[in-house]
Amino acid sequence: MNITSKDVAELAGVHPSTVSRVIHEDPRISNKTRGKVISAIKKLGYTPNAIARGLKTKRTNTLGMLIPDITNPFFAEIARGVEDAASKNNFNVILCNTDDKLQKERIYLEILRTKRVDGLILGTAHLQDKGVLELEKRHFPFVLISRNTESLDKNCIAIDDMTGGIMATEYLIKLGHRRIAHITGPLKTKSALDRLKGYKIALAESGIVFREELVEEGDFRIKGGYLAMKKLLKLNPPPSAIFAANDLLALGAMQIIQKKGFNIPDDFSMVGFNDITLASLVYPPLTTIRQPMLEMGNLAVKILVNLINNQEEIQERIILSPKLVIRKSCNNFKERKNK
Amino acid sequence: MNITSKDVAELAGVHPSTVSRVIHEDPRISNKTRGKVISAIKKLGYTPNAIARGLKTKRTNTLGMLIPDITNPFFAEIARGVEDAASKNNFNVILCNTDDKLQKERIYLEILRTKRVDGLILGTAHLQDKGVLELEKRHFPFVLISRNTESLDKNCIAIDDMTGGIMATEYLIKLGHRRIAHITGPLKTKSALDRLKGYKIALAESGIVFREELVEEGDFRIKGGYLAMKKLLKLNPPPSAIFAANDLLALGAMQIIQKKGFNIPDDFSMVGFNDITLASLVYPPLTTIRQPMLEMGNLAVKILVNLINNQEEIQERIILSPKLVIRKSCNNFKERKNK
DNA sequence: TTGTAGGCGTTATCAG
DNA sequence: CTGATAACGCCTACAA
Repeated sequence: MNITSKDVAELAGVHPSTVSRVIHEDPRISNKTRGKVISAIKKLGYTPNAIARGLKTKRTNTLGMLIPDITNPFFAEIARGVEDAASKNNFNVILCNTDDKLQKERIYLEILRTKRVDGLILGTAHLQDKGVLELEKRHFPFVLISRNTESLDKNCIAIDDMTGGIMATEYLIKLGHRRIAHITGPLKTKSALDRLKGYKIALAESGIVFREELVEEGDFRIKGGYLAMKKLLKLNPPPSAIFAANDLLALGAMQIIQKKGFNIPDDFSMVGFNDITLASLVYPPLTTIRQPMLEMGNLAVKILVNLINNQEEIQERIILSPKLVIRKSCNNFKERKNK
Repeated sequence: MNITSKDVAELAGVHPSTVSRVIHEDPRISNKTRGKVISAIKKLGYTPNAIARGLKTKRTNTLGMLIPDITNPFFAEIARGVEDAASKNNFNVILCNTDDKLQKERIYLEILRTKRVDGLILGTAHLQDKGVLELEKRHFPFVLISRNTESLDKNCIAIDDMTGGIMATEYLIKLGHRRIAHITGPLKTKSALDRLKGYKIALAESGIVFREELVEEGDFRIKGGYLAMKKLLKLNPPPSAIFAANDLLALGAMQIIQKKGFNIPDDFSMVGFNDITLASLVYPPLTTIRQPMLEMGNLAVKILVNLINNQEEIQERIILSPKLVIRKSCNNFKERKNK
């Protein structure tokens, strides 16, 4: 049987409500009773029951976090940022891997609602889903992270994907590349769309005509980068540089490039996006567009906690700036010799 | 205001306990009332309150998971395995990053106890701590993952670290290496100690004398591998091969080796441990000892759920077998030319 | 400064 | 097959 505040009260010779007051550091309690209660608590090894408390206070101090996959270093870093900030604010985080599957998202959302989490961090795909839209209707506190959409543009924290796309492409153009390919993310996501938009804008600004054949849709994963690059390698002539919509795609692309015996950056220049830890560790270290993942996680929680505490809706929309991190995966354009 | 079973009952013209029965699919309920209740639930958008339920049933269907750092791919994969299995068994997982800090572990343990999680997955360091020992005394369900210790050897799931250490070292010996260095993990962890033991055994079995100078303690992180290798490079002669106690250490070591202009595997052969996804993506792809992380997470939850459901203590201790994954980071030993 | 009482939303048990 | 009742453990007016 578990020890309750009643047991403590009995041992201390006071009323349970007094125990509650001691725990909540009610200043009115006399030092004498406080002492009695505290020693009783220690003697019994009493731990307050947050469930009972939550029933009364309607607060669980728990957040739900929906992300596609914690195994993806991008989301792992965000998750770390989220958990750190949550912890500092006295919240715990329930981890949910959705694999971007609508079905999973719905189920988790339902469970988390049942468990009465105080708020939600959403880094998952199907934001248009009625499940999410309903959250909004109910004024349930939630923050979108790195998955802002046109329709749901409040309480979101994201990076300026378009500018990031421009930066990556411009950098390659400055190195003299003209035949620049782009491996996109899934085009149902806004990030992927915006990075593609940036790519097009940068080309246009330099008077380079956009070519459909140089764009391949990927999946934000290594496999997709590999497959996309495989197709790009068959073009005649192939591109001299590639802007991949995230680092994993870039890694996949690099894999097949190296497997086919080509050299990076001599034969192909490569730019990624995100700057996951991995990016600096592969060979050659990957030039990429940096998103501050940890910080994004932190900020998301900050906004969310605010939302939870102050009922009024402060609709924040934070767009962070991307940064170009130059490493070793790009070179100046050189005319390709016949191989 | 939130909708309760009482509201549903009212609309359906039944008693709240009937609503509860419908939700729990009590077979005795008539189709007619079931229909009424279900439509009332839908009309009101009722979601049962798991907090209230938990108060009554003393079950939260929530697990706590303590790991050092979700940003570490090794633990990210374990976490994924844990969450998947938990989800399948109707449990949610609260993520806790401890950074292997005693203080953090204690705080989390305390909070999770307060929140009345049904069980705990512990992948964190200070298992000897009184907080953990108390769990045992209270017969609180928990499973140790990848952090078994001498004293706490029950309900743990781990890999055979010693055999892994032997395999790694033997492989290098078979390639002709004799001057083999070992970068260990933190020697307060059993894994690190066991891998070191394996290293020594393999050397002894081949009649190679163990040399203190060839062993450097690391921290299971990239930085530590880098620093340890830096020292090893100063030896005269330096080792021709390195067995690193985990992949991150190996990556750190590879970094400085390549930075100094040496080649892997020509100048140094390298074996890691774990086989994180990264291992196959770096250059050169890392030969390593594979632990089945996802599977370990799955198994841990399986044991834990069992422990939670069947009060009797079935003290399982699962030791999985490591596998050598050969990639491109090792070569046959060659006499080193003067550089 | 402390005790009393009622209720948070469920569910288990007993009736009927 | 369904209703009534009490209880889970805590918190918070209100009373004293």
